[in-house]
Amino acid sequence: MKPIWKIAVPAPVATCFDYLPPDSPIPISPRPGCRVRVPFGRTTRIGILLRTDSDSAVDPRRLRPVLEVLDTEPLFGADDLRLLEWASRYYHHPIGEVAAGALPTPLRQGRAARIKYERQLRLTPSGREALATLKAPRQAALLRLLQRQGGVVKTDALGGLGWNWRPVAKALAEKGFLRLENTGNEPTATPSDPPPSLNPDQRRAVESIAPHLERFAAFLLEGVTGSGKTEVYLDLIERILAQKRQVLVLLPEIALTPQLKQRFERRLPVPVGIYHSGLSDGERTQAWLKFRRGEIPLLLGTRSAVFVPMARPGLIVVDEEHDPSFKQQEGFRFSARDVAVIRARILGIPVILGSATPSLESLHNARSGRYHHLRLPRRAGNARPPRLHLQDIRRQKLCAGLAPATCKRIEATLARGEQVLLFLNRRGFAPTLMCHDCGWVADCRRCDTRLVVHRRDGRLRCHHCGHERAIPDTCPACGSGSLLPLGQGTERVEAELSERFPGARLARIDRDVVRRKGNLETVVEQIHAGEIDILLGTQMLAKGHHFPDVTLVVVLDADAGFYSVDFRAPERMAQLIVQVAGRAGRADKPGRVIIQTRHPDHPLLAALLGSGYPDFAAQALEERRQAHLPPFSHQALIRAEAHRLQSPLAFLEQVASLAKRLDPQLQILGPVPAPMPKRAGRHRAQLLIQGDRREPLHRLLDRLLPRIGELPGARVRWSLDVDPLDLY
DNA sequence: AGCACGCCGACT
DNA sequence: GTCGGCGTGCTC
Repeated sequence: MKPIWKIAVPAPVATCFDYLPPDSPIPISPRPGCRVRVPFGRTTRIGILLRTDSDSAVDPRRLRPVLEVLDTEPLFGADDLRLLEWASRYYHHPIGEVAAGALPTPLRQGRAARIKYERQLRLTPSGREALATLKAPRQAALLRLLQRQGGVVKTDALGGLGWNWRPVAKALAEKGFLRLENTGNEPTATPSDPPPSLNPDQRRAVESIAPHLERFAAFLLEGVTGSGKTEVYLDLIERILAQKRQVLVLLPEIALTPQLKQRFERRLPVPVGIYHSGLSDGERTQAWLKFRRGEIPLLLGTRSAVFVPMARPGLIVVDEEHDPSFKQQEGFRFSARDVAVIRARILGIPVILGSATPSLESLHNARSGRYHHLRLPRRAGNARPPRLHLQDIRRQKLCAGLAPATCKRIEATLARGEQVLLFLNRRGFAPTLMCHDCGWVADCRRCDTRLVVHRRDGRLRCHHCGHERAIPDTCPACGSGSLLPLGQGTERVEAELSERFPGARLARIDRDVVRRKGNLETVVEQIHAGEIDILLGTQMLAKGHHFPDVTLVVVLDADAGFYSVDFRAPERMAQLIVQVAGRAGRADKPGRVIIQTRHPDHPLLAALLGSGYPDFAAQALEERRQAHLPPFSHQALIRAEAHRLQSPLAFLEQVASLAKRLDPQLQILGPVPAPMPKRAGRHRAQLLIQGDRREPLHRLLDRLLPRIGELPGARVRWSLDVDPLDLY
């Protein structure tokens, strides 16, 4: 009886596929984790061999043989395969697509998994001595070139010699005058920056983690802005590297990688690898293969890096763990932060989650004892934190979104020659367009959202699905010419600010401006050069750059965050306020932060002003406890797509009542219409289910999803946004 | 998903 | 007749 090969084939089908071994005169011993080429329908695809089995649930006559085994060495080890299978189950996403998503494109397409080494010639001490006496002209020339270049030359650079250097180098190598070697393996220069001595908080954090380096443990490192989290990482990374083990560091954004890479390279005795979607296919593949083989000791990457195999796993660090970018928002919807924790557990290594403003779910996990909670409550040096103030804007006449008292503060700040930063997390001109005569509102046809007015472009845009159209001259419902843009976006505030502060030099930073001008850096340079007085922008201001001459920060509309239907909005707003505040001012001159609100008594705002984010988070968790809500929400997003037989909304009503019967405690939001798609006549709707801890939501989903298929009516395709579940 | 099949109404 | 839009089923 032939064994059955269980193969993860990229297809939107939940399970793996069964195949017969390849037709081959010599039996091929199957190694799980290798890529295979298989026939699939009328084409062929690249899959990953998961395991072999003695039988198959599929009719044996339908089984087809594997065409080819592409790898001699598996690309994924047993632990990697366990992680992929866990992620597939947990996020309810097809294993074949999960596995394919863990590979860089060329490997996914079946290209050879070969490391390309850059080679170089290195002059040896005896070669240096031989320089004076060597007769052979070309050999002497090559040695002189090496000496001129400081003893090392990359072989790529030798093409310009005009003669074939290879036999010459070979002859010299045989005499021991030079070495031909791979780059990257040369002894690295000693790090240029000496490690600073750690302050007591940092030392305490390091000493709490250091005894746990040999096995799984999760640490939440909560360090206020400027408290020196990176030094804690560096100290621990050095210890792991000294044991010849590898470290994976995850960051939320590509833009943050260059500066951290530099900082690591100045401090650590090893080269630092990079893995993110901004690299070319070739660079990505080489980084993937070298980390997998253990040739790169430290890999810095964005969320896709969480699946890169490691040869000698030592430590995983997730920096800015609260950042929503760790969550992939389309296709395979995984959270790299959560996958990192599970991966660390599978590998038996520690994982550190670091943030100045941790997510509520991580804080909850810390409180319940799943994570060790470490705090860096003080800024390094004598730096003082920014001071937060509330500005009640009830019954105030606003100008450019600002209360009169706020305007006075701005004028005083400008008069001192200092800079002002205005934070409004809403781009466009106005979030709503309404008819003054009949109340018609410009809605997105595909989503359950308002279209945003972009006046400069004369367009209405949906910020959810990207749908756009021209701003109408007259009301489509009643023909009236009185269409009013309601509310304020950055585009409108910018225009009003230039009237209110005619002498001030104004800059706006949001996705619309940055896309058009193409360059955020130009504006940032202008700010640093003191060429800007008022900086207005969205959350783009919250990351990366520091503005030392900004002494006043204004949050125009905190209520948008604290009174949103999105249960995560207050947390997100609090994080952004803290981040933006942290971008302003200097150690000796901290920024002043004015938060405009119509609800100055809001307990969450009061907590944030009290002693900052930790109080806010404690209050938010307490509120959820009192409201008998789960400490953090478990969400499943089910999308149905249906044709004419039945509307997707009606279908999801049935799914909702089915779910409700399976667990009466569930909160079910929706169904609501959702964005959709290429083919006309199709519609989509989505259903949001919030579970609670008594039954982890994914276990409910395991029972619910098969039953969706039994419901009468339209065909349904569902996808899930599982967010974030009970981890272990 | 992406593709082929097959059903039906609308045309040269 | 047959073209093509769209519902449906299948991929080991």
